[in-house]
Amino acid sequence: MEIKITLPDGSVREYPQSVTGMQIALGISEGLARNVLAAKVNGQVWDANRPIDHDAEVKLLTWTDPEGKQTFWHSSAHLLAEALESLYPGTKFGIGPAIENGFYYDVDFGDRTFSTDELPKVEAKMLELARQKETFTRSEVSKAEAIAYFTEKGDPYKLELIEGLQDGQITFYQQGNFIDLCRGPHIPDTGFIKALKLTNVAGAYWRGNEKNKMLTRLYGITFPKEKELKEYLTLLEEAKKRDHRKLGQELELFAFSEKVGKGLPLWLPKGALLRDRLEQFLKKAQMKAGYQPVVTPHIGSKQLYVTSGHYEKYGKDSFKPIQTPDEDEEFLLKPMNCPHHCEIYKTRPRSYRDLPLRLAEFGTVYRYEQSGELHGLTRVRGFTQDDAHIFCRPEQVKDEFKKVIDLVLYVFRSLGFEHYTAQISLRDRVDRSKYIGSDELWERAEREIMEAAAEKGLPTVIEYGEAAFYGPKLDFLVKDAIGRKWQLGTIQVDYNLPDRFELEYVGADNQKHRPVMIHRAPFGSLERFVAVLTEHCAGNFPLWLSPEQVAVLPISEKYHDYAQTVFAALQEDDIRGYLDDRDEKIGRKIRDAEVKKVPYMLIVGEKEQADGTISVRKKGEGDLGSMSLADFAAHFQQQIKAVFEVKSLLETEV
RNA sequence: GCUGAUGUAGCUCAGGGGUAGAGCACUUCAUUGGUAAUGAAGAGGUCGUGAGUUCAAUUCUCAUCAUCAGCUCCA
Repeated sequence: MEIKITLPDGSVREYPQSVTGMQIALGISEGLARNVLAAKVNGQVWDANRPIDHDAEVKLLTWTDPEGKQTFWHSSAHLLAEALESLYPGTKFGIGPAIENGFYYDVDFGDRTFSTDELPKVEAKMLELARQKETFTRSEVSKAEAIAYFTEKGDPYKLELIEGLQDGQITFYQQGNFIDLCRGPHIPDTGFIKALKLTNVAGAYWRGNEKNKMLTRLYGITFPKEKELKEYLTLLEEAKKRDHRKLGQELELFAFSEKVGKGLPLWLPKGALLRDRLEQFLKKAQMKAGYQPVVTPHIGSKQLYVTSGHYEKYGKDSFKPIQTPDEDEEFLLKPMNCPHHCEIYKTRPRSYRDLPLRLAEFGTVYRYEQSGELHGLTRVRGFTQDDAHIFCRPEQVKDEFKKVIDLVLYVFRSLGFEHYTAQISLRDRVDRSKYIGSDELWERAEREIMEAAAEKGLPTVIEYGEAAFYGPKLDFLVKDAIGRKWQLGTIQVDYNLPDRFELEYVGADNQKHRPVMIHRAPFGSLERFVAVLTEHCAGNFPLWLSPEQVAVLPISEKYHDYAQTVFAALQEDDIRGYLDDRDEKIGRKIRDAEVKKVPYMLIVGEKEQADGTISVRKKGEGDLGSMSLADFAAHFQQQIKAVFEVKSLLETEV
């Protein structure tokens, strides 16, 4: 019986009985066969060597396909395990998946500790094994066989994994002497792996549970070509230079002090200026969108948080209550603004005509984050939320939600965040114990968020278990320089706090009704937003933050007039800087003290005056040669384009 | 909080049981027609903090604090 294989271009090939992805590739070209890592068979990724015995749509996967990379890295994890087993017999293995960039394997070395110094040895062993071009062989085994194998091998983690698997769906993969429990798929043989780097060693709890044993996690990345590894490592180095903690120090945006306390940022003058501009920008936008500013104190009585439910949920892991001379009195540093805003809502009876009521506050809050969680400005213990709470009627929720989506997207677009993930964060599918409120209200809120996002045409991903304890969220995540994701903007629908605070409004029917609350923060927090913004704008901040951008230097007094002409012309292009008068003491002062900090130095003399150009030197890059003023202006604007965009947006009317 | 690593000048880092080192940055002076340079001089450190071992600790041991990577967490 012949089988028909349909390729992505629509062409159909016929084969007798069965065929593997690799054989199909060979039939197309040898070059393709050398690069084929796996095959997508009717949407499922298969080993390139696994026979296909039925009609199917097949796509051959190579390094350029995301699934190809994932297969490649997953196989690399097996290679790592093989190397570890060979170097450290008795090692027990957890899981070893591919990740966004590379792979890891969780292993248990028993009593010995593994140090980073040993990584080169493991890398060498991996390369040695890779060169042997060991084939990945798939075999289907029964549950009993699988248990027998790992019982004899003495690998408790694998046994635990097998427990959760169905008999008849268990497969082993073997390369060389190493056999692993694995669903697959894998690349044809280890020879495809030409370049590798073990990047990191860290601890990780078995199955991600804090109560389980901590295993050693080895991270690595592999490539089919040496050159790609080099490029990747260079990219990583470059990214590290954009780390906001490094730039924040260099640009004097913020600092930390052991004496003040960890996780408590000190904003330096330049950082405070940047923060202030962002605040003004958003305040204008919010004013237009019908928000009303409010201000509330930094502390609130403990009872406030008992009412909101926050005390029960977070009380024991928070900053301890503040005592007063009155023994029965306790205050908490506010960890969020919502309860205060609820009390503002309650200051007078509300009519349905008052709603939606949008109360906004740049509220500084304090949360006792676990010490290991603190991270530059992205995770701190004291931070300012660009918070607001919208109190509205149930039928207004979706509309208000959509308006907030517009605002968040406006902010992101204005500040140049083109790449973000919009994530709908819902309740855990199983464990509902960590949430307050009725299923009915939760389902309603979850549905409204999904509908609002869909109606806005916003592409979203859904994550279960990521909701706040009082309601589902729509979060906007942006990556930092090295690819870690951070939640910036957030919009949350909440039916629960209005209940707890017994918020009411009088409807058109003259009856009392309960409003719905929308919590929202487009930046998330000023701290985290500045951090991510810094990493995105990278080296451009100093230009933006200090107006001194170029220095114009005449070679001698004779060319001073021309230098002055150049200087004036540049200023018309909004390029500011210094004109160095080299024949006066003050000129030297400027050059010595200030010019060194300026990124561009423009030198004018006889030649330049003659052909109307300037000689340009750029700090760190050296001589850029001679160019016309117009060319320089274009180059300059290009270089600091992002900065100008941010700047003009923050300065223009919203 | 957990596992592992790190902490020496403003910054980046070297060193190592017995006067504390470099580069960049900083201060002063000189020099500068292709130039953010050059020359000279100078200032700057209880070697994160505390205890222990020792004749002697920045170095070894322990504790503690902070930072970094990852895990867990994130109202």
